[in-house]
Amino acid sequence: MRLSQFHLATVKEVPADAEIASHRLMLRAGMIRKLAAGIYTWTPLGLRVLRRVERVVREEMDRAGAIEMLMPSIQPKELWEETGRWQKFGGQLLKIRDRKDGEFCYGPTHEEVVTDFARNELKSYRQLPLNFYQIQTKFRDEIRPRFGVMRAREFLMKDAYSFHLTPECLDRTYRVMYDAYARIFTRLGLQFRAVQADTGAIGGSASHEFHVLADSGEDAIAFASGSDYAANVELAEAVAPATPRPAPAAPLERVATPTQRTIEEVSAFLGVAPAQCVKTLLVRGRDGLVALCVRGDHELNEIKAAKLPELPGESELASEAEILAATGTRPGFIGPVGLPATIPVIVDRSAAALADFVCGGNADGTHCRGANWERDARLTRVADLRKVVAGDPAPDGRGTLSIARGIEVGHVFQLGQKYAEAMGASVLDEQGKARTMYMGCYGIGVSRIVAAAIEQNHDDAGIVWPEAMAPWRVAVCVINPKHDAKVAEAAETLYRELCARGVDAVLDDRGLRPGAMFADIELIGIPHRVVVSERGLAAGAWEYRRRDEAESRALGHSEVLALFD
RNA sequence: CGGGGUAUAGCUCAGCCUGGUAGAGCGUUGCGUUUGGGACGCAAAAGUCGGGGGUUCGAAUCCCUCUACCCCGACCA
Repeated sequence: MRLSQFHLATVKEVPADAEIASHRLMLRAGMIRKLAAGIYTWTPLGLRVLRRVERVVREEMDRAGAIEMLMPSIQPKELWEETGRWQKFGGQLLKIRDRKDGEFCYGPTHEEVVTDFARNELKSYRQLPLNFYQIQTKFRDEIRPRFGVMRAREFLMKDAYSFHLTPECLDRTYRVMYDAYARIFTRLGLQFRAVQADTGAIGGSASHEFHVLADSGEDAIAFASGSDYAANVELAEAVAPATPRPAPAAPLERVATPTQRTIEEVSAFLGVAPAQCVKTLLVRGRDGLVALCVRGDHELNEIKAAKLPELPGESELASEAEILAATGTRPGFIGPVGLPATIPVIVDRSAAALADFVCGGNADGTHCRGANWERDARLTRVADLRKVVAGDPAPDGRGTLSIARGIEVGHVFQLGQKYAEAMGASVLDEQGKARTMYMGCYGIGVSRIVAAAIEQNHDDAGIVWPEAMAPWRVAVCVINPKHDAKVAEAAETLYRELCARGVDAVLDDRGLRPGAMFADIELIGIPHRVVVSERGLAAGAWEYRRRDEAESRALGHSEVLALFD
C-alpha cells in the first residue's frame, strides 16, 4: 500500500471525554469514528487491524474443528419467547418492528437461532459432535456505552456453539476450545489469563473468562500467589477463617449512636475496628425479607447472594419503607440481635467467626456492643457471601490472593441442556430414543480485542502493535523525495522488493516533512520502520528502527530484507 | 431510571454570568519560502450558534420545551 493512495486520517485533537488510552489513540490514529453513542465506523486503517484479529481467530477455530457459518443479525421474537429471554434479557435487547408490525430483535447473541438451526438439522447422534461458529456484528443496548469500542453497543464478536450427546463429549470440546483460546491470545501477542467465571444469565455449569491484563480493565480478577488459581472476584471463594470463633467474653450492651449509621461512623464513634463490626443488609427474598451479614470491613458479593436458595435468583436491597415495616427501624441500625423471627439471618463465614462484635440494635440511634452469635443473635445459616479482598487465603489453600484488573475478551461456557431443553433440540441415540443435546458456547470480543491490545501496548508516541495485529508490518519512509529522484527511486525499489517477498509493507510517499511523517507512523504503531534518505543513500545504508526500541540502526540493503525472511 | 453537564466553522474549544457587528487554535484552499521530529509568511473559503416556541426595540447569551451526546450513580451480562 502507498500512503499517498490510502485514506490515513490521523488527528491531533481528541474530545475531552475520551478517557482511556485505547479510545484516545484509536481516535487519534483515525481507526474509528463515532456515529452515535456506542456505534462506530471502522476506517480503512482500523479495519485492517480488525481483519488481522479475525484472521487469527478464524484460523484457530478452524484448526480446532469448528465450522464457520453465518446467522442472521435480525431475529424473530417467537424464538426468544421459547427460552423466556424476550423478557429476561432486559433492556439490552434492542427490539424492532417490521412493516407488518412483527416483532424482532437485533441479535445480542445467538443461542436461540443456533439451537433452532440444530433442532431442524440434526436428527442422529451420529452427526455429533458439531461446533458451529460465526464472526458477526452484535448489538447490546448497553445502559452506558463507554471507552470507544471497548464497551460499545454495536461490536464484532466470534461466537461458537457446540452440540453433544453427552456431558463428557461437551467437556472434551470445552477443553479443546479453552486451548484454542489460549493459542489465539498468545498468537495475538497479548498478556492474558484464563479465570474461573460466573455463568451469569446465559446459564450453565463450567465457565472460564479470558482476560487481557490492564489497569483500565473493568473486571477484577483474584490470583493465588502459590498456584495458577485465578477467578473473577464475582466468583472467587472467600474461605472460612482458620481460627474458630472465640468464646463470648463480653456482656451484651446497647449503646446510643444517635447519628452514626455507617460502619465508618459507628466504628470511629465506638473506637472499634470495622473488622469487629457486623454489617447487616436486608434483601428481598422469595418469601419476605432476608438478612445478610458480613464483616464491617467486607463487601457483599451480590452474585454469590443471588445464588442463595432463600433469594429469588437476584439480590435486591429492600427499600427503606419495607425495612421500616419489617423491623421498625431504618437502614443503618439493622442488626442480627433481636431481629423478627420471620427474617432468616444468613451470615458470611468471616462474620460468623466474630465474637463480642458491634452491630445494629434494631432501633433508631442504637447499636449493640459485645454481641455474640447464638447467645444474643440468631444465626440461620453460614454461607460465603462476601467479595474477596487482597491478602485473603487462596481457596485452593496455596498462598494468598492478590487482585488485578482485566478486560474480558473471551468467555467459554458449558451450557448443558438449558437451551436444547427449552427449544426441544434432540437427536436419536443408538437405541432410537430421543435425547436432548448438550451445548457449549464460546465467545470472543473481536473488536474489543483491538482496544484491549492498545491498552497493553502503547507509549507516549502512540500505539505499539504486536506484530500479528499491525495494519502493516513495515513502513518505508522517504525523506524529501522531490529533492533527489534517486531517493524516491531507492524507496520505491525497497518497497517493491519487500512486497515481492510477501512482506506486508506500506510506503509513505506522501512527501510530508519528516517530523509529521514519523509522528504518524509511530502513532499508528507500525512495528518496523525503514527510512530512506539522501544522507543514508550516500552512506550506502538504510536506517532501521523497531517501534518498541528507542534507537535506530544503520543496515545494508540485504540486511534490511533479511529482517523479514 | 435518578442526579449533573454539554450542544457555536471540518475538528478541539472560547464567547453566555452582565442581551447590542460571530471568535481562536488546528485542519482545508491558493501563492511563496522551506524539508531529519507534528515548518514559516501572505491571502482565502468556511457557521440556520442542536430543533421549536417565548420575553425583548434587539437573543449564541434570558425563559419554556424537544432532541442528541457526555459524566456520576443505580441497574444489568
